[in-house]
Amino acid sequence: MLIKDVCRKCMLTKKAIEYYEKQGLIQPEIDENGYRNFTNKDIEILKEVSVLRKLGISIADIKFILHAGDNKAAALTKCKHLMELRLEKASAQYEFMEKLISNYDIEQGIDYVQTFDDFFTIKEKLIQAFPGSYGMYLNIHFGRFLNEKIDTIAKEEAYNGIINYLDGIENFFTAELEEYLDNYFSIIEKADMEKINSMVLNAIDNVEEFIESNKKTVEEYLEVRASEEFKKSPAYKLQQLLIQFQQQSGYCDVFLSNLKILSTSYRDYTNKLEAANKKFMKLFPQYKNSC
Amino acid sequence: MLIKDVCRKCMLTKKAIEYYEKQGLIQPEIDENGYRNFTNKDIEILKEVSVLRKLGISIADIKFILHAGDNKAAALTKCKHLMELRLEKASAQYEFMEKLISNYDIEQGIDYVQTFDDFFTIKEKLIQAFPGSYGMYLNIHFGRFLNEKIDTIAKEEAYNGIINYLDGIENFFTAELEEYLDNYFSIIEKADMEKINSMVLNAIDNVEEFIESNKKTVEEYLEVRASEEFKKSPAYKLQQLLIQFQQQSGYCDVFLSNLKILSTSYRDYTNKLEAANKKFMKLFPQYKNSC
DNA sequence: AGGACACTAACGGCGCGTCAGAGTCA
DNA sequence: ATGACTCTGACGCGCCGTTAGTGTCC
Repeated sequence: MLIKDVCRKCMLTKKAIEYYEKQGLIQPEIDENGYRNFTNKDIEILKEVSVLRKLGISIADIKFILHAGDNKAAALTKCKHLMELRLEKASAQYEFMEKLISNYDIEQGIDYVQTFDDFFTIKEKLIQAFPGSYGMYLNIHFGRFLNEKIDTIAKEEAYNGIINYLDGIENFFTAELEEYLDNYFSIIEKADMEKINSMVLNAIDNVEEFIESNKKTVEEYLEVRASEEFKKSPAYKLQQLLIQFQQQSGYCDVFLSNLKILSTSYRDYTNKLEAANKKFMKLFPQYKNSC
Repeated sequence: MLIKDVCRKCMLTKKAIEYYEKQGLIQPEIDENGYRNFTNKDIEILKEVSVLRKLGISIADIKFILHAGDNKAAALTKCKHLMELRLEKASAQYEFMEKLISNYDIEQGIDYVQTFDDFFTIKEKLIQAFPGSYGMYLNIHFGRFLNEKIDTIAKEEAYNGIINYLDGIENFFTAELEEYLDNYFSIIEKADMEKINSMVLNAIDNVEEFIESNKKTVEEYLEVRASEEFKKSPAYKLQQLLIQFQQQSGYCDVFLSNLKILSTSYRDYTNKLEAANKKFMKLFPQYKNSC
C-alpha cells in the first residue's frame, strides 16, 4: 500500500511516517520506482504508534512497548505511571497559578516552584529506571521526602548524585531481576501501593501496637520466611536478587545516603525506622533485617 | 550583578538567561570587559519569567504577561484557561490509557483518539484567539459540539476553515473591543461560565417555561435593552462592537457555518435555537435578535 | 599562575511541519 | 500534458543543554 492510504488509515501525516521509519519503527519495502510499499504488518505497527503518540508517549517508550511482546501490560503500566506524574505536575502547576492570580508574589513563587521542578525529575527518573511498577512504588515511598528546598551546595551535589545514580542504574539489572520485578509489580495500581505504603508507615510509627495487634500474622510471616520452603520460593529469590542489586548498584551507599543529605524528613524517617527495627529485634531477637 | 549570582537568585541556568535575552525579555548592560551587568529590574523580570516558565507558560505568553501592565490578571487568567485545557487533555489521555491497558484494542483507539487531538487544537486556538476569558466562554459554549469524527473531505475542509479563521482573527480586533472584552471577561471563573451556559441551554430547551417563570425579569431586561440609557451603557457598546466584529471577521459566515458542517450536534442546536427564537418572537414581537 | 568566572559560536534533540525540486503514475 | 501522487533533502521551531575555545578577574 502506498503512503497516502496509510496516512488515512492510521491518522498520520507523511512526515510522521517518514520520521517513524527513520527511527526504525518500521522498515517498509521499497519498490523499483522508489515508492514505499507498506505491508499490513507495517500498518498495524503504525496504527499502534499513532494511538500511543496521541496519548503523549515518547517514541523511545513506544519502541519499548512495541518490543515488549507478551508483557505489554507492564510496559504500558510504566507509561501510565508517567502520565500520572504528568497529571500530578499539571495540577500542581494549576493550583499554583490560582495562587499567583489571587496574589502575584514572585518571591514566594521562586521558593515554591523550585522544589517541584527538581523533584519531578527525580520522580520521573525513578519510574523510568525501575522495571514494572516498582519505580512507581519507590516513587510513592520516597515521594513524601522530595519537597524540600535545595538551598546548599551539599544538597545540590546530593541531588546530582541521585540523578547520576538513577541514570546509570540500568547497567545493574540482570534479566532475571527484571523478570521478577515485572511479574511482581505488573498489575498493581497506584492506589494499592499507597495503601501498602501507609500501612508500612503506620506500622513503623507504632511498632509495639502493630506487633501486638498482628502478632499472629507477624509470627507466621517470620516462620514462613525462615522455612526451607520459602527459600525455594520466587519471593525469596526476588529478595535475594534485590539485595544483590542494591549492593552492586550502590542503592544504600549512593542513593539513600544522598537522600539523607537532601531531605531532613528522610533522615527523620530513617531514625524512626531504626528505632522501630530495634524494638522489633527485641521482640523477635532471632531475626535480622536488611537496610 | 554578574550572571552566576543572577542564576542562583532566579533559579535559572546561564543558557536560559542568554536565551531570554535573545528573546528580548531583558536587555542587560554590557560592561567594558564584555560581561553582562544585570540591574535589579532585570533580576525582577527574570524571577518572574522563571516562575512563569516553571508553570509551563510559553515565552510568547510570558512576554504578553510582562507587557500586560495593569491588567495582569486578565493575561494570567488566559494562561490559566490554557492550563485547564492541558489538564483536561492529560486526564482524557490518562483515562484512555487505562482503557487500553484493560483492553489493547488499537482499532478502537484510532477512532477514539483522533477526535480529541483535532478538537483540542480548536479549543486551544479559541482560548488564544479571544481576549480575556471570552475564548474560554466560547470554549465552554462550543465544546459540546467538538467531539465528532472528521471522516469526510467536507468536514476536513470545514476544520481547516475554522483553524484559518481562528488564526487570522486577531486582525479584526480593535483596541476598543479588546478593552471591553478584557473588562467584561477578566475575572470570571470557568465554573461560573459553565453555569451560565447551562442556564442558557436550559432556557433554549424550554422557552415557554423559561419565559413563564422569569416573565418579569425578561420583560425588565427587554425594557432596559430598549431604553435610551442602555444605549449609552458600556454593555450596549460592547454588544455593538461584538456584532461589528462578528460581521467583519466572518464569525457567522465562516466560523459558524463551518461548525455546522463539522458537527451534526451543532446543527441540531442551531435548529433548536431558531425554534426558540421564533417562540420568543411570538411572545415579544417587538424585539429582534441577532445571529 | 591557577582556578573560577565570563563570553561567543556551533551543534544537538524531540517530533515533526514546511517548503523546494525532481521524478512517477493514470 | 495534466494533475495527483511519490521521493529526498534542507531548514525551522520551542527551549534550551552541551561541548569547545577563548578571554578576564582575583
